[in-house]
Amino acid sequence: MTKRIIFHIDVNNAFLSWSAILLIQKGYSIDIRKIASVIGGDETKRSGIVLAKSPVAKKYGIVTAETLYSARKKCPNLKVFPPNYQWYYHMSKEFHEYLKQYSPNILKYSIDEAFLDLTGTKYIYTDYIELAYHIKDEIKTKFGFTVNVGIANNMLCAKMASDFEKPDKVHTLFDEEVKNKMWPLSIEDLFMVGKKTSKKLRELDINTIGDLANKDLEFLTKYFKNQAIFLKNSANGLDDTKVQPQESKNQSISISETLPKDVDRIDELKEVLFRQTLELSRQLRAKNKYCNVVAIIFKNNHFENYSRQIKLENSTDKTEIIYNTVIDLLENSWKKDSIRLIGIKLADLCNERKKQISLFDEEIEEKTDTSFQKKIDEINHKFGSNSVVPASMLGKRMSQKRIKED
DNA sequence: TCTGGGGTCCTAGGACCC
DNA sequence: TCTGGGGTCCTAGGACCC
Repeated sequence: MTKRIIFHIDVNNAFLSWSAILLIQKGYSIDIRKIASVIGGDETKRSGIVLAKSPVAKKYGIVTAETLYSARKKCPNLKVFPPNYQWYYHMSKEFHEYLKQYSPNILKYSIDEAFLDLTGTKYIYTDYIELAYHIKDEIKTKFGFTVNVGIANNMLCAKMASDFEKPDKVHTLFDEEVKNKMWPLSIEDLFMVGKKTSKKLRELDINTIGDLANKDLEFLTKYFKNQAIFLKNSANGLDDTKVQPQESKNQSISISETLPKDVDRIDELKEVLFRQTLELSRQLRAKNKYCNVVAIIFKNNHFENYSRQIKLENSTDKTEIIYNTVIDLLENSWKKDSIRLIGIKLADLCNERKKQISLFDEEIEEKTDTSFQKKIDEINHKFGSNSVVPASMLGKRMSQKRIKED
């Protein structure tokens, strides 16, 4: 059996690099990639964390997702820039579009990462390492940002390889190189080994990827159950995941927000959920999908998360049905605690409206069909607001407002 | 001036059926 | 008297990723 050839292409410090390009385009004289800088959230909106860091900031020990407060303590003259998601989506699209020319077997893995399957192209590309350098350098000259390219015989190793020395590098991690290049790395470097798993592994005196690779499966199973096989395979560089668009069954979309202040009034929570439902159901219709499951998500002021979900009898894309379900969930699950973050998730998405067949129920005529609702979406999109909402919902919303004003 | 937002996948336990 | 398991569906929560 011939070995596969997989590339993993990873944008270096994506948000920071992309912001740097935009700033330079706008005439900003400094390249923020060259100074101690981060892209950070908004502290006044209680989202003050590091989203991306420059190499200089990294040298100060600043890590992604830490608070800006703590980052500034490590580096007092740190420059903080806000994220520009619209620009990031634009750059991401350019990046992925560019890569498509090399293989139709491409997986957009995240906003700034992609896998390419180049298996069976050896008559087109005679030298894969040369090709990787070509891709890396062309992206740099064409778009102005750098990438790392990992080359391997499977997705896991390609991903591990692109994570070796950064930035602007090409690395290989072919099957026969796993022992030399991957086994010496510490266990935290293995993909899918996070904080909890690495702590458990360290307690068992498993400190490097090699330690894990050579551990007895029976021993590992005692502590990690079914996860053991996955861990041992990963440490041995074994992975047979296909580079395919993930047509997974459990697709979901969600929306959530940290509130400006902790909220313990139900009418205020409803007001937020109302806005979120309008936005998320619009997203659902834009994808031409229907949802089977509606969930509500809470984080309270003690940072405890909880959620409640319900499976609908029939899949839907209707704002009103979703909103009514969300409000039911709220009333039945909110613990009357102080809420820091609230959100909605629509899960078990499908392509067709499934209707449960009942012998007794009469067919209920839908009041508004999807095409009508989509017209409303268009109007709202055009005027950049929720100018048009279902009358019945408006009624609910107004009554909530009245309660608040009373 | 503490601690984002959007995802996927897995597990455990309860209900229910045979 | 006593006490099965297998299978499926559903929900809650956790680990991990970028």
